[in-house]
Amino acid sequence: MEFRHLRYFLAVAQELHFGRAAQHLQMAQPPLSQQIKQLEQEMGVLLFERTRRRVKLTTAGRVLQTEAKQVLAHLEQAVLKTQQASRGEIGELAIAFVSSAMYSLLPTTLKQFRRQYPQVSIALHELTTAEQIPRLLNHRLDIGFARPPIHHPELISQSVLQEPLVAVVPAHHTLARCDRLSIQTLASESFILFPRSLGMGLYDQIISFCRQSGFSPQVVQEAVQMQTILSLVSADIGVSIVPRSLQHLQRSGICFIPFVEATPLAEVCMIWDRQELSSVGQQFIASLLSVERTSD
Amino acid sequence: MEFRHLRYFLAVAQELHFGRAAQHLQMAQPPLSQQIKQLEQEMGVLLFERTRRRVKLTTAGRVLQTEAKQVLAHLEQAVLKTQQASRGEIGELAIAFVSSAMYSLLPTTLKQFRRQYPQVSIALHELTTAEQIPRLLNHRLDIGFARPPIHHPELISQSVLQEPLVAVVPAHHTLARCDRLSIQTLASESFILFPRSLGMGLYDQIISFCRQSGFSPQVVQEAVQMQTILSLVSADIGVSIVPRSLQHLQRSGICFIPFVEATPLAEVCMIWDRQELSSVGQQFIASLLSVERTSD
DNA sequence: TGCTTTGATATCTTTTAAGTCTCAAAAATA
DNA sequence: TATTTTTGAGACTTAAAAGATATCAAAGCA
Repeated sequence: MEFRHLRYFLAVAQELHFGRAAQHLQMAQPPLSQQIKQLEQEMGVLLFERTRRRVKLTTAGRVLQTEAKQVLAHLEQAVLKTQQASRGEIGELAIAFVSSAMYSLLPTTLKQFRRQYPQVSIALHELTTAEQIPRLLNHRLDIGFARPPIHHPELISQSVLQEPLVAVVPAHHTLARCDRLSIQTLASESFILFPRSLGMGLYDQIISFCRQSGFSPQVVQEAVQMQTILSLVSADIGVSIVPRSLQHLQRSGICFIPFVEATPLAEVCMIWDRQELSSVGQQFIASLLSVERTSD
Repeated sequence: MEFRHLRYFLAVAQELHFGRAAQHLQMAQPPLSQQIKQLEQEMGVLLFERTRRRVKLTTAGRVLQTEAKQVLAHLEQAVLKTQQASRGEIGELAIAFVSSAMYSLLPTTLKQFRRQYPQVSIALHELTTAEQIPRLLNHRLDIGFARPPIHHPELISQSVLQEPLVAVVPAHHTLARCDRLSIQTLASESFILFPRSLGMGLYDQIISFCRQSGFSPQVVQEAVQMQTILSLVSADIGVSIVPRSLQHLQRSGICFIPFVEATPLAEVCMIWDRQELSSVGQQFIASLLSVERTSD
């Protein structure tokens, strides 16, 4: 049995007239009669009661009429869904980000993408750069947002955000009132930083920024999450240097202060598998790139 | 697009190998490749990613795989349902009965039919013989149970129950203690009967039964429903003569007493349209006829 | 490098769906 | 009652397209 049979059957069932049904189907009447007969034979069911003058649906025919309509509608839906999937309009997307990357670009992008593709369900994971790489290769992640350096032949990475570094000091620190300050001012302060193993790129940028001004920061405390670093600063444990977008986190007890000097630029890269990106993923990237122009 | 395309697609999607899929489908590999390509073209969607060495489903392909399975299952269900309907295993049945017919044969038949064809939904209507006829001709009823005489060229009627008449008297009536009584005993009693218009056959049988013993019953009250007649008897308004099966109604305050004489037999006929009976209806009749042998 | 595997291409064959002509029966009309 | 019209089915032909065979090109493997 083929879809054709159902389409033909429905036409005849609606018209109750082989000639007119054939016209609707843009075909001649005899082949239509044949196909219907073939359908009846294959199902082993009489679908029409043909008096030589009039065509009538049997009970079974009436059942098939409603069922066949449903099946054809179901098929149409299936095709539509597949086409949507191929255009990346439905599906799942697994996205990961390092904790410091989620405070500027990502929220805007997600909001726009959600509006544009409401049928795509997004799973967000907060993961370090080192955790993201194997998952991207595994295809357990579609797209990652991480800090460079990322060098892997199978992965493409594209810088999506460069931002200056700013100082974070406790709110009642003497420097807290400055509008801007020099890096040298921090030479004798206690520093809170993340472990180097967690993000060599950014870590080294911060250290070398200090070195340029002739001092090595004295790290009194390490913390994995940016959130934790800020908490420790607000608890007066020390000061820190962080990417500027962290100030989107409205935290009390701390002040973000830009530097007088030009700072190294902290970068966030979007990373994905060179050959394995789903169409949903491609749509996401397109969506992000369109946001990027309009954001800081 | 035809079912063929979906079947072929599913085979390839499962095997991820055109050659093996073709083997499973009992066909050569090249036409399979062609059909898949045709499907992709028609849908405008790439379903497989073919590196020259390996076949892989695309995201859209994965969507179509689950959808196509569902559609094919749906089709199979549709065919099954249609076949069941043609065998009369599913469907609707509209059955009517006169009030006096539902106390012996019908309950048993319904119970058995329900067990045998649980997917047939039965609509029961309590209607007089006169009400049943036009509805049977209209096809708003499939089968009726009524009292003869029924003479209509388009309807077939078959007697399904003959039963003797019995007397009904109030429980504290002097006759209530008799095991059996003669019709003559009732000559001077007040009678409760249904209007002649409602059932000439049975009415005339009762009247002529009395006449045979030389009296005309004195009807003091008429009632349409058998139920009502029994209520009036129990309220001491009078006595009545009813088909024996009425005693299946366990009513307090009344006694059913058989007659010494041979009584006319009250008949119930099953009636249906000569040419319009659905297969469900045919199954019902078959079911009833098989019960009839084993019932009183 | 040769050998095997694998999907695609080109070409031919077979199947079958669709078209044409026609008929037979039933209903409508004269 | 005879005649015309309507309607689905049958016989036969045509055209499309599904499928088979042989072959190829690329990729992986020994």
